[in-house]
Amino acid sequence: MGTRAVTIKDIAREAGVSTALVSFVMSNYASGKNIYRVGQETSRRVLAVADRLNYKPNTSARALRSGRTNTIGVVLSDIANPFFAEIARFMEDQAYAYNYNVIFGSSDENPDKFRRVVELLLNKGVDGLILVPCDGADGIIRETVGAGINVVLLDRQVPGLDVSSVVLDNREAARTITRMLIDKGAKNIDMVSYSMSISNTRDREQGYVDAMKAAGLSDSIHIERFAHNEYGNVSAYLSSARERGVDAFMMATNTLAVMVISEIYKCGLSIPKDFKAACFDRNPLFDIYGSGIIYVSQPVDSFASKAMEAIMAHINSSPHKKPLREQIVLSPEIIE
Amino acid sequence: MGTRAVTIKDIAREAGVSTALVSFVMSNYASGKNIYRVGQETSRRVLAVADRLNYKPNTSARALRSGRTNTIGVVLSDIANPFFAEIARFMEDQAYAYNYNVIFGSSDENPDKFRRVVELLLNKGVDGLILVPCDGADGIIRETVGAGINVVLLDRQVPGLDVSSVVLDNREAARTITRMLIDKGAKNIDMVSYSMSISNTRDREQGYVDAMKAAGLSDSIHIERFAHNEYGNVSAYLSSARERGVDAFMMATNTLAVMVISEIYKCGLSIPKDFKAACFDRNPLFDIYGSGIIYVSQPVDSFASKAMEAIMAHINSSPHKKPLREQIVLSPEIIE
DNA sequence: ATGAAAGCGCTAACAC
DNA sequence: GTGTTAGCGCTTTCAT
Repeated sequence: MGTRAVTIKDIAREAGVSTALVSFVMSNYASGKNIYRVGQETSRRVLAVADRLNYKPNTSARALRSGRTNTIGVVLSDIANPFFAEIARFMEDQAYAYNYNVIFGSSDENPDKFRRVVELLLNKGVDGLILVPCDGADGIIRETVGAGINVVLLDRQVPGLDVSSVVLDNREAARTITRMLIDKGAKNIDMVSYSMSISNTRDREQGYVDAMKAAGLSDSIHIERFAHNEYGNVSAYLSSARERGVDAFMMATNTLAVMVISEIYKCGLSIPKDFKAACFDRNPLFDIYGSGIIYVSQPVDSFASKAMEAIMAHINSSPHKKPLREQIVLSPEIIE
Repeated sequence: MGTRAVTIKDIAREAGVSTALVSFVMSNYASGKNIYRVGQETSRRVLAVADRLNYKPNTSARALRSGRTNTIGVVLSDIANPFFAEIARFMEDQAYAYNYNVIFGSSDENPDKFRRVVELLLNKGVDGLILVPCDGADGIIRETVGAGINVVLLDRQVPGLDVSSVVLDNREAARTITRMLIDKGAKNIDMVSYSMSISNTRDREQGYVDAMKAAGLSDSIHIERFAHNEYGNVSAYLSSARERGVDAFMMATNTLAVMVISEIYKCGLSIPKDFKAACFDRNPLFDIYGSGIIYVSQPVDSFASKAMEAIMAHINSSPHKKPLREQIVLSPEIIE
């Protein structure tokens, strides 16, 4: 808009060289490697002119010609969810450091929307995809990987699918915090989880079961599963839990934790007086009760940087070599 | 990647027409208006072939040629902030409805970063920008608007700059909740705010002052201002407030509210027993105290849809006409 | 060390 | 109603 943008043609004319030369100088300059054709003197001159004219390369033209957009697409569950919002934030900066950009999309845990978003991003010509798989997204992910697209899975895995991924050691984390509840004297611990089938919640449930079994509490294992975004019957659930003599809750996600804890306080009960509690992810809410809630602090920054690193490795690996696959498992930090 | 993508050339060959024809059919089809050249029969045939070949238009080529990217850039304060994350989420969907995409960037309330992000988005060739101005961003915004870029301001305004904007009636909202605190018997209300100079916090402070003056409480007006992301001395502040006999807090943002409330509870005090409180934006935390906190619920969805609507109006307005300017002021909803 | 030239896939004048 | 054509700005092969 406004006045016509400056192109390499303008620079070429102004500097008395060919457009090809300018192009070379620019890309070498960007990639930091000065090794390549072009004499010192000319290079300097071109750069000076570009700077003076305030040259900004045209992304579309570059993308069209080179087939690369320097953009990676990220499909999250829901960018309004604090956990993912934070990841998004770190990714933004990470990408910038690689001279890349990120475009986000939310699947809303809906496989149809997931597919739509992936296709949208692919149309945009992203160089790679970082995906948080939702329940039912196996098909589209498989297709995408099959089509040779660079894919890195985040936060969750797809069983039976050989793709790079960055996940937390969810089972271990869940086992640890459940164990801690037990050590604090809890005997009748309920786990609150989701009914959807995604690897991380499944692993967390498994960890809970591990810990309960190991402590000889197999009989009081109880996993209550809620549908995503449908927490209508929490109060009914809490009543039933009280009847069953539950003395602690282990919640698979922060959202679930907030939901259950709210309900507990609504009933005039409190933590840790009436119930012990453990969950995943920090919440500002926990500051207020100086005590009682054990939580798993996920290394959000590592999630972002490792995923970014992985997708970059994919993009820069020779397309002839067997595509690389790496499983990165991050360690949780437990906060009491 | 993978196999070569299908182009309009392929379709043209297959359907026995020219590439131009295909291009027309595609764009008309996309824009919904069938009025334009092209016969029914041919159109149908082309569409059929495109569908069979699973044609996906190349965004870069289209953008390069047409100069439009069907992408709008959004610069938020911080996408990890729940208020903005939610707006981002709504915008995503809104944009999709217009057949547009959004790319986000966070300024982190830093004018240098703001400028960098704006330039990045402009380089990407966005058709318009929705901006949440941060303190010190006036210059770059002025330049951008001056360059003829479509800009809509969100959540905050830039004094003296004639640009379209979508904001809340912050002053009125602040006045109302302050008044409510007074009605509940508070006499010594502190306002907790930010030291940075952005229109919405300034307006909220003004509303607080309005209400205090109107109630004859001018003498106890006290605005405590924190630097963004520097809440080190909250506990010192709380002590001083107690010494001054403060009986209620009015907080300019949710972040500030969480911070102050946490501190209150850490001191063994509580709301509404020891202090009354009011703030902006909802927080899951408030569910837990069934009472006491008055807050302004901002219509996040309207923010998103109105801003989107406005930027679309800009984009689609003839470039010859005087650029349109509209100030949209949304009404708050007060929740007790 | 440098330049010429051929497009990438698409759109929009301009013919017919 | 349909086709021809000339690029958009850039990268990259091939000459020189």
